[in-house]
Amino acid sequence: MENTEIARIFTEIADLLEIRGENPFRVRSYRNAGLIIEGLPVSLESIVERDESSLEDIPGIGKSIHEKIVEILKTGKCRFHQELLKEVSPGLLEVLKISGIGPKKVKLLADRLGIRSVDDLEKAAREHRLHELPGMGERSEQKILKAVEGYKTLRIASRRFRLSVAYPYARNYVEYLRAVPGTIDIEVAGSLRRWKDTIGDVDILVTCRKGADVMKRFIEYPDVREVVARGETKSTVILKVGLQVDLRVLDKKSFGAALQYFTGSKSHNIAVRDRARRMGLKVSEYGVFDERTGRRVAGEKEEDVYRAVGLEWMAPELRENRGEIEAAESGRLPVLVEERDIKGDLHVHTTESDGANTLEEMVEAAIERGYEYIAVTDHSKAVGIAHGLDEKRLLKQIEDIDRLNERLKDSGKRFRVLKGTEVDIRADGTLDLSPDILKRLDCVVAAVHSGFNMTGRKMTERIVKALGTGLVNILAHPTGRLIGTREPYEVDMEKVMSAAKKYGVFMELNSYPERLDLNDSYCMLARDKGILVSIATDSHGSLHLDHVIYGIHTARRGWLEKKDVLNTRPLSELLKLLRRS
DNA sequence: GCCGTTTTCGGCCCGACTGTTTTCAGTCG
Repeated sequence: MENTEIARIFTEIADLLEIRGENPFRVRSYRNAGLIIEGLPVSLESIVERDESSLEDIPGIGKSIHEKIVEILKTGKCRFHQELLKEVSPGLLEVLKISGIGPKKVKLLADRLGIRSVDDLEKAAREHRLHELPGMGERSEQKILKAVEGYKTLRIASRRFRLSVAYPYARNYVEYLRAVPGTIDIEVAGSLRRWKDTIGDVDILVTCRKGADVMKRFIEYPDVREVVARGETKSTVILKVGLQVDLRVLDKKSFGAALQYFTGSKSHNIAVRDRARRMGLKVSEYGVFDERTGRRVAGEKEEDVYRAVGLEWMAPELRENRGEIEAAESGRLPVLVEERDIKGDLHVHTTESDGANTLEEMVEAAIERGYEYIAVTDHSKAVGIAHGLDEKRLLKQIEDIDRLNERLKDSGKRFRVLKGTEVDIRADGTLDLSPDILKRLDCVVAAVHSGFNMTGRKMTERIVKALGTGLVNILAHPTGRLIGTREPYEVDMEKVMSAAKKYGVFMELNSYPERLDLNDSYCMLARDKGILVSIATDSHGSLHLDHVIYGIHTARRGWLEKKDVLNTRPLSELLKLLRRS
């Protein structure tokens, strides 16, 4: 069973317990367990297989949750969860998702009005039966009705925005606010600053001589569809595209603390605050304070906040409570890969298959970026829709590239075009081009493009078989996910990576914004197994080369350093690494 | 339910905004 499925059960247990009015800390334990499991780089199944007792080495997983994990893996379900579901109607879990309704109101609605589902709730609101309840009035009723509508539309669309979608909206908003007279500091915080692959909302922080001015201008932004909340220090709007944006106005002396706090992640912050508490300090978005005297000890700079609690400053991408606090404490933080470390791109297309630019144009764009090399990896013939190349056309491209390299050399440019392909891995695990021609290439990228619905076991065998041919250099977009559109196919990534290690195959981190595949957790797994990662763009046009930043930041989220990344190597070293037996 | 630089018991992150309240509970991040 997949980790996400197990995580979902624990999150549901948390929700159900909360509706039942249980001890909030018990609730938090389950919720926390869900989050931790979600973020694990290895499957629980494989952990339990190897050494069951090591489960309790994972912080946040104790005896009780350990037992439940084992139970779920053995039986496919959890009795405790099932019993709760009998007691609390499952439809109430959906009611809980309506914005503005928390566990207390869910319980109230269920107990007093017999509400069991979102539809029940909508009906009750339309019949004006809600405002009789304690703590609810006319306005609550209207608000709930609106929230139900919002929920129903959101259920169709995806609830989170892809990083690459949210990013430009945030940037434009920031530029707009920067123009307000008196604005001193302005930063985007939140999951966007951590470069998470999907973004729930955008947090913008400002310091300004006159806070009211920037707040006013914030809600007047032309793209705003709705003002959800408006206060002196905090306001929330929803943009026309549905993206929520929060603005916080701060004092200069609290800016660093606020930046730290609103960058998150939530579990990182909880860990930082917990640590501070044990040191007799209190951390809030206004600063770090001595608990006894109330004296402020830090706040203006983010670095100072971390230093006050005995930690080195760490890159936002690391702040997921995945060991960064321990690393920062002992000065063992990774030196993360940076954009300037990247020497070339090992996955690009041209007009020969489904790219928008010619070979020459792609090369020119790569040279302009300051790269030393690119690998031209057009599709192979199985991918008919992309006009994939057969052996004959590929031979012709090989000759073209040889000639182009000659010309580059003659003109004194230190740049090499690598001959490559993105060869399709067929359903039976064979490759879509003959071994003879694959051996003539510098860089063979292999990928799955069809038959996504096979079982995990078959998919794993399929990919392992392809890697075992000894003809492949890089496994491209290893899980096949399209964020918000297509789930990753079922595959045992541990086994795939073990095979990759055995056969000398590298893993790709596809930087295409819809993919970001490998994701951050799998980057960690690759690093742990000692497999170099190729941060490649899969460019289908010269402008796509810029997508590399999304890949780099995802790699940073996976703790990758320059040495963990294949295409930080200079050409000569790269060629050695790509040599196949 | 988890956890341990004060602890195997007794804590557990912290503050803003909203709506309904005359001092606060619920929700959210």
